[in-house]
Amino acid sequence: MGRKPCCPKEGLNRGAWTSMEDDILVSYIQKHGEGKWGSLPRRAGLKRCGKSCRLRWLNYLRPGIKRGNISDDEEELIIRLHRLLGNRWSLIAGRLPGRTDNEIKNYWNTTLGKKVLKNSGGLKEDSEAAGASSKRRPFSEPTRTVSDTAAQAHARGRPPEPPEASLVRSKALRCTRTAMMLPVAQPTAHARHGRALETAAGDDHVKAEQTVVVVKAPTVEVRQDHLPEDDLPIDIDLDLDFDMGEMGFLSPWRGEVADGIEPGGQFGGGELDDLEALLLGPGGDDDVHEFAWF
DNA sequence: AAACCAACCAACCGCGTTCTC
DNA sequence: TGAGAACGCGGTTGGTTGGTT
Repeated sequence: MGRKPCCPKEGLNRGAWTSMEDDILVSYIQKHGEGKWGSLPRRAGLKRCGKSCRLRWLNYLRPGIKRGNISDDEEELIIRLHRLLGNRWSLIAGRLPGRTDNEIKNYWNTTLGKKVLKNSGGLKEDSEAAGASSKRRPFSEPTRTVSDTAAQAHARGRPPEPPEASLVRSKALRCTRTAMMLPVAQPTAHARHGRALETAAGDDHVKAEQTVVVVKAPTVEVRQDHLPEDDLPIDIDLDLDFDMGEMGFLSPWRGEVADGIEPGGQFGGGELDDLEALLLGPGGDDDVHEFAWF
């Protein structure tokens, strides 16, 4: 028993879209709006799968789409966001107006991924990196959860090591707590909360006491006990995304990390145990699905 | 000029999540 | 509350293009 196809394949056009099909789709959506993709092809008179219509609209026909010519600034932003978010192409695309997840994914897999690997010394030779069996290996890396890391470490009988990348996350089922280590010497200012946080966290509160930011939906605590009292409130430029029950941090301190602090390098030994205890709480880790590391 | 190869990218596919009844 | 439909996402495929031999 295989999965039921989203629509019957017989009698449907496949492959590249013709300009006539594009015209039909655009004029239909302009008249009736987006949505109801399943029945759209029939209603619009297109011999296409609904999914295909949606993809075509979102990636190419939608107004405001930018194509090609990815600027240096955009490139840098993609790299930074990818470091933070991993292969979360739609989230990354959400921070690049006019760019689509598909374009960014393709750009990463064909261009940026190599560039990043090369710069980090991970790419010795192109041919070597490409591998003998796979001509075109995407540069997307599988994501790991901290739970995975912790579980492996637990099995080894020692605390998990800091992740290699600055962020380890999975496709979250539900995120109730997220932690990040604050560089000790943070400048002063304010905490900014995105719309989604307000939605999810309603009457959240922010206070400063120590160097760990712990987010427990629906509350937010910012602790910073290494700063003198008059340096508060601390400056955290956070975008908090609650998307389908998950949460992520974007652009902390505009991507800057204090001197001497390596991303992901703050955790280790007892410090990590403390953090785990802080995160997991007395209730254990049943409801913890992802952490963000910086 | 032809054959080959690598890169690019549009489109497809399957899965997980959310919505609706 | 459960089932099925709809939607959205990320991974993969395959056609096209441009460069090299």
